[in-house]
Amino acid sequence: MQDIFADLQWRGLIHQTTADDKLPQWLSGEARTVYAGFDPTADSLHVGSLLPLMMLRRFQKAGHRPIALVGGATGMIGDPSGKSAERNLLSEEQLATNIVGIEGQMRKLLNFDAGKTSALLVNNNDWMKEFSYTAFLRDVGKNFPVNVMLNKDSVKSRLGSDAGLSYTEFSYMLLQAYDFVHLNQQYQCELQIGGSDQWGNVTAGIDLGRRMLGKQLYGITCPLLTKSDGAKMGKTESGAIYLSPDRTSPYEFYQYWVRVEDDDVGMCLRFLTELTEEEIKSLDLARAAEPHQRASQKRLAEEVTKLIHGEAGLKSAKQATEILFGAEIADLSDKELQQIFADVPSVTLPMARLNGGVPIVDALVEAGLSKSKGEARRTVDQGGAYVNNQRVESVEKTLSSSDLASETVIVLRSGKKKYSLMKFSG
RNA sequence: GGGAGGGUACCGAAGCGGUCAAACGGGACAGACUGUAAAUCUGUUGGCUUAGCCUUCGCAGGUUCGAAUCCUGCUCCUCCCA
Repeated sequence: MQDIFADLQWRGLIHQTTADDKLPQWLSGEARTVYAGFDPTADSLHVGSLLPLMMLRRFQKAGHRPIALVGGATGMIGDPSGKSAERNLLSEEQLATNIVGIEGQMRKLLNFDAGKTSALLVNNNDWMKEFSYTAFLRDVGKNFPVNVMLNKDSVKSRLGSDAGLSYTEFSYMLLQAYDFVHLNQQYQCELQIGGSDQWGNVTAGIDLGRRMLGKQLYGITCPLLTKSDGAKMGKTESGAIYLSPDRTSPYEFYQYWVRVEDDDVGMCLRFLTELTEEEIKSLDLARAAEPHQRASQKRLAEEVTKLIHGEAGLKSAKQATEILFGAEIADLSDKELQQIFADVPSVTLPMARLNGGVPIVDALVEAGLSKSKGEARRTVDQGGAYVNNQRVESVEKTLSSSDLASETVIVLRSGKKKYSLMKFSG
């Protein structure tokens, strides 16, 4: 049994606990069962969910049993914590597909075949759907003093706002609290972990456990994954970074981590990787001494990509990175290019167009790199357009067969990081 | 129901008869510097067949040689009173 508490502590993963003095010993005594809840708002988890998921993984590796709870029931209601407005409700069908997608991702991080410490995946809708409303009010609702609920931050802030709070969202807390009780009865689960915004819900579950079962349950919250400027990690201008390769390709995923700011990368290494304290500290030193080497970012990207997309995903992401950020692209085969640029958007034009010569301005627009010809012209004028990683010098340039990087493909680029493939066929 | 103000480009916000494709700020894009970081600096930011042309200032009409600017109707929003 490893000392999970100390591990979490040096990583900075403990924000609050319900029993600071007891937990370290309690966790080192014997194998415990611990759970964390996940919201099935999309068919893929995003970077924000990575942190609690990694927490479960750490617990499992330390010899405890993790339960990942998918909120099929609570997802229908919507958690008011940290939300400024009432949420849109998800349909049952949507929830069902979302849960399937999320399950697959959890299997990559948690071991579901590890004997006593095998991970479990449960859906709270499985026990909530059989619960009658009156029975729920009698057995669970009875234990919730409304004056206590009104004192929760998540409720207070909403009551003060114009948006108000519906009875439905107000009841969210009861459902989540009951989850904990149910998991305790069913699986002897005694510890809930969650983000710091879940504190209110976690403690509600613990209170309910004491009232209904007379048992002592525990809770740990971890910090939220936010950047030094307060923004959430995992959000880009073009949307969230997802764990599903269909939504966010391994290359994009890898690139996101490579581009993490210096100020945030130390935290990411601690929160999201399983590197040891020594390794991380030496990376901290390296970063201070020779920041331009960006060893921390590279290591972070490698570790996290490997975890989510496996060795193969990491390999292709790194390969693409090497080529894309390297020198001129030439003398490659279609096959190689296809592989390297698997993630990059592409367009296909008839070969006849190429023989006639494609003006660079048109090419940029058709490849989706510029919104209009005017914008394309500007990009070229400003020196921001590249063909096969070689800067385009003039707006007059036309693409011809001599610009092909392989048999049928030309690699276009706008600015530093935006790529597109132009394929010619026929 | 009464009164007041307002809808301008991605967002905020000037302009109130011609010199308006429309100030300024933010954002975004590109460049320089760098380290695929941050900060900073520079340029660009309606479209096109680009010395020019076309379409834009809530919508529809009108006045005028000429309208984002004036008039009429409609519509939406904000505030104040009931």
